[in-house]
Amino acid sequence: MATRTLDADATRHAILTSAEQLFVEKGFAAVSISDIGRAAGVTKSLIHHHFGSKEDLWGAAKMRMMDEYFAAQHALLESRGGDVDLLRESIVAYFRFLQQNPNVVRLLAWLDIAGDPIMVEAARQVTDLGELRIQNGQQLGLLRSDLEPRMIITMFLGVVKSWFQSRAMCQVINENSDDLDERYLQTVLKIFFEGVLPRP
Amino acid sequence: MATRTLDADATRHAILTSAEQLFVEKGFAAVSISDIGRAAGVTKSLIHHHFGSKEDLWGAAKMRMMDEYFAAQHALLESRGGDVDLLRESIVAYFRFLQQNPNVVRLLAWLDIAGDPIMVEAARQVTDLGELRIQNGQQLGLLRSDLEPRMIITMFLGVVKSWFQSRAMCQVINENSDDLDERYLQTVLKIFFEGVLPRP
DNA sequence: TTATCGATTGGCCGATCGGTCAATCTTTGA
DNA sequence: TCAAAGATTGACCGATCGGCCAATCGATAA
Repeated sequence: MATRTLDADATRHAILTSAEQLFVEKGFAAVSISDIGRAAGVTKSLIHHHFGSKEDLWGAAKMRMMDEYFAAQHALLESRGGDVDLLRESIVAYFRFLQQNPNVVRLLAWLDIAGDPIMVEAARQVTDLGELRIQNGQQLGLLRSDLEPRMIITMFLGVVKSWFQSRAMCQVINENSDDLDERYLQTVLKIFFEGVLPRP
Repeated sequence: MATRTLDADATRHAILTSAEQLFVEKGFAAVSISDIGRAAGVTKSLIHHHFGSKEDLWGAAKMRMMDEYFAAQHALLESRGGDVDLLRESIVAYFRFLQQNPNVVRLLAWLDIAGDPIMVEAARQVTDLGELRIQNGQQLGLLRSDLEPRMIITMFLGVVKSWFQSRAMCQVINENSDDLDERYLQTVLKIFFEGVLPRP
């Protein structure tokens, strides 16, 4: 029988959700346990009871967001093949994922700025797999062979991530058009695959 | 005659320098006035005396770093011409500037994450000027005409900025080679100008 | 029914926060 | 020479921080 007034799992879930939102919005140092308790509707003592210290709570919140992130990325790279279309689809899929998960975008920004190595291991797996795919495409003559696969991946990840991390500012500069995301994505795809120079 | 034991300008300079370093390193919320005072060798009362509130000090520190940033960027774009070489040289120059000014890299990250519009006006000037240059190159047939100049600039800025903001993590993944900067820059230049596809 | 265990609360702790204020010290101009 | 102005200090303020603890509350098994 489900408990009515006391539900530890629901409480933990509420705390984690509020912690996630506040941490990615304002950063670890700018959020207090009281803030999170107020947002979740619980006492700060209860937060310590369920999650321990503030750092532990931040770690738990990061874990939950990263699980979501890597589940999406793993499903993305599970599609087989190593041709050009896969590379293009990977970029688009990564773009869509960050577009629909602004909290992930901000989490990545906080991890970068803090030098947090929490997702290095998992990122290495993705990088290694992508490297194999690109090498395959290079051997088939579908991709230039004078480019380092890891650098291609780094550039493609950075070009997508940086867009969403500074999009708010770009929107101001570009007078707040509503289709900036699509125009940026199309520009990136064109440049990434064909360059800015006219084809001879 | 120069003052010996009391030098307000030198004190302000020392406070600003310590504030800059700590703020870009740990972020505004994670640094206290006492921390800055300890690093600068002064009392926190003296900091309030010279700079007012903590937000005022952060604003002054941002201003001093941004002046440096825009002086460099202005000098960069002052070189005349609108051809392909200028675009390439602009990318390299921006890359070198961020490479030699890690504090600026971190400042840009904090501004992005806080949505701080402090440099929007100045950034717009740079963007507008670059847009004219690229349009010129397009009319001369030196650059593809089916790309939006502003989006080209945004992508080029993001691809450089994101590298230095996540370079520490990339170094771990790539086993800490010492020439990663150069290898990334060369990859970016190749891809940016010629794309990842083999030229027909 | 009752004993037990986890969930939850409010109160409390020492430390530190940003900020203020009066007093002291140093420099400088009349 | 001396008073005014500015630089600098240490003490102090209320608020809030992360964290701890005893007591209460609710659900459940014996």
